[in-house]
Amino acid sequence: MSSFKFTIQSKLGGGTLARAGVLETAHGQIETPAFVVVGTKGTVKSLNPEQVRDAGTQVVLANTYHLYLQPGDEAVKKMGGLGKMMNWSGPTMTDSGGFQVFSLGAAYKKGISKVVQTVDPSLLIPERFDDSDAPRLAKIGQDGVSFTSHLDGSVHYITPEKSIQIQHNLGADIIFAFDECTSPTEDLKYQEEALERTHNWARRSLEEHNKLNSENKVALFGIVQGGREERLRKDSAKFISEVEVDGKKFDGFGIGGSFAKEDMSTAVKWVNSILPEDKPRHLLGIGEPEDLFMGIENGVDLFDCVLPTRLGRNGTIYTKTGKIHIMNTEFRTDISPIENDCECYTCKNYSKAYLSHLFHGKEMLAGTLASIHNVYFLVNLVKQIRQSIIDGTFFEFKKSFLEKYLK
RNA sequence: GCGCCGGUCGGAUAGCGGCUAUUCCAGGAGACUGUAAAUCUCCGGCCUCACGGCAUCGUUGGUUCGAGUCCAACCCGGCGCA
Repeated sequence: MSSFKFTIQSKLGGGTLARAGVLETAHGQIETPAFVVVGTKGTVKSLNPEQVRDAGTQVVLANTYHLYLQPGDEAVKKMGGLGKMMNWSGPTMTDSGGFQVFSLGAAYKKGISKVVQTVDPSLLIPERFDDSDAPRLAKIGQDGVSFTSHLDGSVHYITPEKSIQIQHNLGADIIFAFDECTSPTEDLKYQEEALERTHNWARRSLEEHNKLNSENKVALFGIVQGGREERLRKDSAKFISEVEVDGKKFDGFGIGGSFAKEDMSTAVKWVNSILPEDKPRHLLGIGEPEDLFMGIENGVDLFDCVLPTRLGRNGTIYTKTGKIHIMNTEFRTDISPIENDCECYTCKNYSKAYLSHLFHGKEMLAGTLASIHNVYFLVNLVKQIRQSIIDGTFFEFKKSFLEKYLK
């Protein structure tokens, strides 16, 4: 019997796709919608597991590519698997390495990221032309992707089968199919080719997963791609929903891709109106508070994002009235906490002036305290949104929050 | 008092007589969305600082087409000798 189960508790209705539910895994429940905290290399940067848990985190996502390179998936397995290794007793997920196809490939050293401001037409064509001399650490082949390790220059060929094998060794509760996250600067023809590849890889991922999942403890999510094109997104949602190997389908879904900000909500809407309602949907790599409201309203159950920890380490801190740069002059003498009514460890114990001092002094604790607050802020925001779905107050909450936050 | 060495941005530095005086740190601002990120980018003399223009290398002179760079005197600092 599978240890994975998704139950919808409450739907918002009113023309939205929003719902609140519970996801059961071998390592405990996740109340959804939920914000998944990213711990790429088997650690949430600058935080220990107690700090991660105390910030309200329910589930941690690590990365297949990084752990495969170092310390190696066999080593992780020997240490008892991802959760045991990092002393995190709750649910875990691993990303397939598909994002690194993008971040170390088409996006490498090009200033293109997960969410881009707009799709600049001048960027659209040349990208595919200078393929030969464009530096990239990931190159897409017929069967999979060859990666040049940023650590030692060694070359590794990752296929869908390999990604799934690695992920089974890592031992997370929820794993993802190997996909190609495309750049929004690619043209339609390329998006079509890439999507065909992603679908092919999805089927192979599912097939390999079935072989390795005899105990039925691990859930596999398929990933929908398709760029900004409605037809491709819908085709992808349909394919990933229906693809079946040996009578088995995906347990849930990821929605992937690098987005122009304005394209994100349409893509999510197209996809989630097609994906089966009774399985969880994960919007990969998102996001900012306004994106969380958007996603949840459009039927997303899970989000993961590096922002709370990356911004925290870099001195940017979330507040209900927008983000602040804690190193700015004005905070050097501000002895109030980041937020007076925040229940996080950082706000209950420290002032902005102290945080500012820690950052200026390059003290390690700076990134830790800022990350604690940022993680708490986003995890707690999603919890509040979840409650507002149950209470039927989603729109009031969204309006009051975003009015202050976006100013 | 004599001799030697040295004075370049807030600090530390680079700078064959020739182009926009270098780099690091500090300071200021910004960026970051399935993490090659405790990282990266930009700004830091003046003039309506965008364009363009004018300054500036302890001070004052000098040599030179041209001086941060060479010369002299002076001022300051360090070391040595009295």
